[in-house]
Amino acid sequence: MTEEARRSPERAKRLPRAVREKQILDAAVQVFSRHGYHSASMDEVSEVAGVSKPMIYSYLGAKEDLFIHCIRREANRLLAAVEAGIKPDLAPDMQLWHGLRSFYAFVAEYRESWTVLHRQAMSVGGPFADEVNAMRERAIELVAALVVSAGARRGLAEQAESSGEGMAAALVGAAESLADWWLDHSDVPDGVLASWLMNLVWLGFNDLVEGAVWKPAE
Amino acid sequence: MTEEARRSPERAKRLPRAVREKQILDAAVQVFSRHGYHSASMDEVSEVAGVSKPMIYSYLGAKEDLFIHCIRREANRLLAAVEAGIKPDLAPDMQLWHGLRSFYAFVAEYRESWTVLHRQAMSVGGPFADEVNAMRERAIELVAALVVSAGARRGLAEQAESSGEGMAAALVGAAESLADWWLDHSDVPDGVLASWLMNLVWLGFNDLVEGAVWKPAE
DNA sequence: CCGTTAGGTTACTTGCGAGTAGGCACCCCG
DNA sequence: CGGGGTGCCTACTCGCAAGTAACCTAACGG
Repeated sequence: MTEEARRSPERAKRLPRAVREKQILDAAVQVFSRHGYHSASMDEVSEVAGVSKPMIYSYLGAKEDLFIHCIRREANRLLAAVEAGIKPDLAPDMQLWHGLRSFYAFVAEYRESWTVLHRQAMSVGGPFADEVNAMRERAIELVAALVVSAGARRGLAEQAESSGEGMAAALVGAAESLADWWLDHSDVPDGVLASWLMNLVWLGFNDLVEGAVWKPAE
Repeated sequence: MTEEARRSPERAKRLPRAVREKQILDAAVQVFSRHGYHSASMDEVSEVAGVSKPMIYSYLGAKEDLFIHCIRREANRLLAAVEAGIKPDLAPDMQLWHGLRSFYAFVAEYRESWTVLHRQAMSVGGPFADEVNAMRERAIELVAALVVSAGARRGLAEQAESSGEGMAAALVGAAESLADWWLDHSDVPDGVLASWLMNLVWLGFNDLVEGAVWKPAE
């Protein structure tokens, strides 16, 4: 009996397709992030989206398609956020610093996006993992380019290139895993994570135990 | 009609329970590592194990129990391997070095164990992730102790402790992710991975671009 | 004011896979 | 030579969730 909800119990209002698609994707990300691909049910997605199941099939296709859509959208968001944070004319360490800050800011704000990308998509083989790996490769390249250019600047191009990709992978992995660790230790503020990593990968333990500390240039 | 396989088409030979349990666990690790928890079917496990489904239920319980058994066995194997590689009376960097080598050696030899632990168990919430996290915590503590003790040795106990766990998490994460990356770039020999990481976390980019290189003492 | 289409739904079919009931066969021990 | 226990299997039940058929209705153009 309130004023609204007067016709049939609850039939969704008519909305343009683009809006519904967004709602559905949002719901899907949420559900997939909670249960993972296989345990997530289309029924739950439809419920959370506030829309009935056939709409999903009609707009975004089968479960697989839906999941791919999620991954792609979130991966692009994430990379866009990181790239937007980087100022290409700064010194290498400052670039890295800004990239990391953007990354953790993103994870903090879009926790579910991150969960879907990192925890869920990886565990389902096939096309999904490929999709995520493509994103990671882009991230690794970003970092590798940074390493190599920093090395080249001082005449170490060759050596930097040979191990550059591997190190970049390790660094990206460290960042990812720290983000993951963070999900279970949320009391640490997000700026701190980035500086831990900077201290770790820029200075290294050897310098750290000597009392050295990395800080962003003013 | 060869000599064997003479009675009914193919009925498994009678074997003691302990042996069958091992076979089943081996098969389960293999299947879970390929498909992940949810997609793996008990039928496939039973087929790979060369044993029929009810045996699994009777020996190792339901699917969940089976998976837990796998995780626990593999986690213990892994940690045992790493701990066995560490010589506690060496310098911190050498301890780390040996630990990393053991770790990558393990991953190389028991690829499927690693996949189950890292890629699969994490993505299924609840009791499984807890199990794996318990293992990771042990690993992190191992490393954190190393960091802290290295710091304490030079009077930096306080600072090392505050960030020690986070850094250890990052380092463990870097090692894990590099292992993961390795699964898709298997052409790199395993010793190299460990030295990349040593260079990264012990020296840091700042030293590396100056041309510094970390090498194991003699 | 009527047809057509795009937004939306209910209620079904279907297949797959977890888990089980009930029974056969081998071997040891008396 | 029996029993009985332990290893092992065939052949089912049954529930859940993916995907679909068939239908309803608001709105807009002519």
